[in-house]
Amino acid sequence: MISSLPKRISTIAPLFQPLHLTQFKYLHLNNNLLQENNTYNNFNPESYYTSCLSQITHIRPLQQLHARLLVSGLHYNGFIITKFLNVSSNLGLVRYAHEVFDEFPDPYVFLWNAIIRGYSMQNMFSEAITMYLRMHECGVRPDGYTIPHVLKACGGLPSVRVGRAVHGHIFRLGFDWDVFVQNGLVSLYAKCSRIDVARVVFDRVDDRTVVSWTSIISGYAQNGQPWEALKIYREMRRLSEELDWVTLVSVLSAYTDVNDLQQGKSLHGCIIKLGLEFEADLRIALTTLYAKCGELVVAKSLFDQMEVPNVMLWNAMISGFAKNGCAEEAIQLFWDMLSKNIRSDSITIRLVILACAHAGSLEQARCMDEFITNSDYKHDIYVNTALIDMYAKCGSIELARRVFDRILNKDVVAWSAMIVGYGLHGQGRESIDLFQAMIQAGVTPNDVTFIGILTACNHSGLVEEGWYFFHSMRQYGIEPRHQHYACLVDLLGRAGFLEQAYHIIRKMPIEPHVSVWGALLGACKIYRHVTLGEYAAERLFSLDPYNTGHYVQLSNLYASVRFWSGVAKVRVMMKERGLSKDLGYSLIEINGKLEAFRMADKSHPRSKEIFKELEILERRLKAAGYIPDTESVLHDLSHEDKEETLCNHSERLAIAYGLISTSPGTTLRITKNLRACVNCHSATKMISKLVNREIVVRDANRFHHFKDGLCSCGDYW
DNA sequence: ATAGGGTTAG
Repeated sequence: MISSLPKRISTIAPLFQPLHLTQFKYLHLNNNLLQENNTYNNFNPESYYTSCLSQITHIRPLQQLHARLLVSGLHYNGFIITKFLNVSSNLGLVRYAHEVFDEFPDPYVFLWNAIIRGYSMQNMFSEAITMYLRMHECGVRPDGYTIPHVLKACGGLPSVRVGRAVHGHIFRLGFDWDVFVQNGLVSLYAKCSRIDVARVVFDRVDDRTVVSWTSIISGYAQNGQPWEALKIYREMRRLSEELDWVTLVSVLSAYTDVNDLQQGKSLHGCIIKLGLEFEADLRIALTTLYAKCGELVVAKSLFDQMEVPNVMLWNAMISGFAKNGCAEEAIQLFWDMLSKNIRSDSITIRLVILACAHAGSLEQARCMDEFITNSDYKHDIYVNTALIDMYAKCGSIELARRVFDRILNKDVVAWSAMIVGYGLHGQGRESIDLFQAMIQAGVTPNDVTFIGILTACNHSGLVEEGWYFFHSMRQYGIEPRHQHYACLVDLLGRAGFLEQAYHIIRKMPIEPHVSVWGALLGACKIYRHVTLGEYAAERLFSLDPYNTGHYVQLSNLYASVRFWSGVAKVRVMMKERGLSKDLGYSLIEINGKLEAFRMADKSHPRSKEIFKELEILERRLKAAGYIPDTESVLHDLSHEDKEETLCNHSERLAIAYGLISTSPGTTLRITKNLRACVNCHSATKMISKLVNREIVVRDANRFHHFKDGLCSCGDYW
């Protein structure tokens, strides 16, 4: 019917602009729609137009129909216009809907509901609230249908304030018994991080529906309490409550958060049995679960089975690759997306930047930066902040700074990213200066800023400064968390104040976590403090029994005081628990390509040349007076396996390869999966001077810039 | 005669 309209109507209607009454005459003179309508017997315009409207999927027919309403005078028909507003909002044309709404004289509650719903659905929350307030001003009383939309809009606002006010209206209007309103309140408080209040509301709901249950489950899942979410889910099952696929999405997300692949898999089975496996959103949740738990092959097969392109699914897959050591795959997936013309969003972009940060290739990082500079995300603060982190992690603090400087309205996250970046590169002073500049700029630091500044002090050995910053946290209303304590313990411990560090741990108002004891153990290793180290290790083994790193640290501590039976004891413990130490490797980027080396690796096509270069280096090092510390290293499990010589650690192979494949003076950029070993560190310092090269090494923890025989870490890492 | 609530990627 719509398509049989005379062409000229559609040429009158400008795209995205509603027709106005001023155009009415012109339309009237130029069409014969009324005649067309009159051919129906007992023509009922309301059912006719609602039926037309429900079939509309594009703006053009919507405008045509609008024109017909204007000509026929039906734009004063509240019933039809309500339907019209709903359909245009569903198509994302809520501004158009608003203009049509404004043309309607004295709108009554149905029309108000439609426009508020439109804004709320399109996530235009403040507009929705504005309309709600205007509705009050116009003296129109909201009904039970108004409130849920308003509550949804309140949940999207940064503060719970408006939501509370609406909660007040609810009582006054007497809608507090309405289960739709109650459900809306549960998700409102959950979204505003007031899960405790959400729970109180939920507990008072008499006739809970599946939506009530889903709201509270997802509320706990969103508020970092997946265990509680799962507890309620079990309760729901116990009561044989009905559940649907939306509930399962939240439950899967809770399993993902607690890394429970077992339960997740079993739920996957249920989903198949229920015939819900083709539900797109469930597929996204399942892909996320498998990807997060490292089952990338399963995740990829779920991903591949979906034919309809879906940004969220792509993001879930890219995220899975990026965070599970498959950065290259993540980046590749993004290029696939571009070549297939699949719409990406700012989350995709941020994930790909994250992947670049993990990959560590400066060339790739530059490429991504260029892509963004030529895209709509050029001024996106989140994207630019991710770029700062990326450049810092890819070894170029200068390029990170350049991105930082081009951000106009820097928020606390952008400042923090740069502060963390300086810390990563051991530039503690720059980090502190930037922190002060941030305060000057009137930006309030948050807990992450302090982690950054404390890490920076740590990496630069700025004990007093770190101590000062730690104690200034409360001044900004920030309660120190585990990581802050871990930084402080690390800071004191590395500087040799072991007893003080231990004292801090004992006085902590929160239960010390793995990171805190880990910091203490690390310090004990440096200062060969066996008893305290053993104590810290004990705590660590009970808190985190399958982390290889702790065993290695303890073994190193024993080795450093030549307590060989202790070393053997740790080895037995590891064997009993089925643990083996991580193999070391180094990556070097040559001509934009990353190449990997393992210890004593002879698999490289240019292996012969590499080992020849290594020999030359070794001779030059000896001539320059370099004496490796053999004994401790031979038993040092944290680094790479012992060999008869020390010069074939993966890091050295990478350096040798770098030297023979780049022109003199080129900076070498190396990424290691473990921390720098003492011997390689001092050797690399000398090499940088001997061959007159800058060598940038990213270890598991931080960056080392070797230049002229010195390292930016000041031998403090 | 019209219409309402919950979810996933970060």
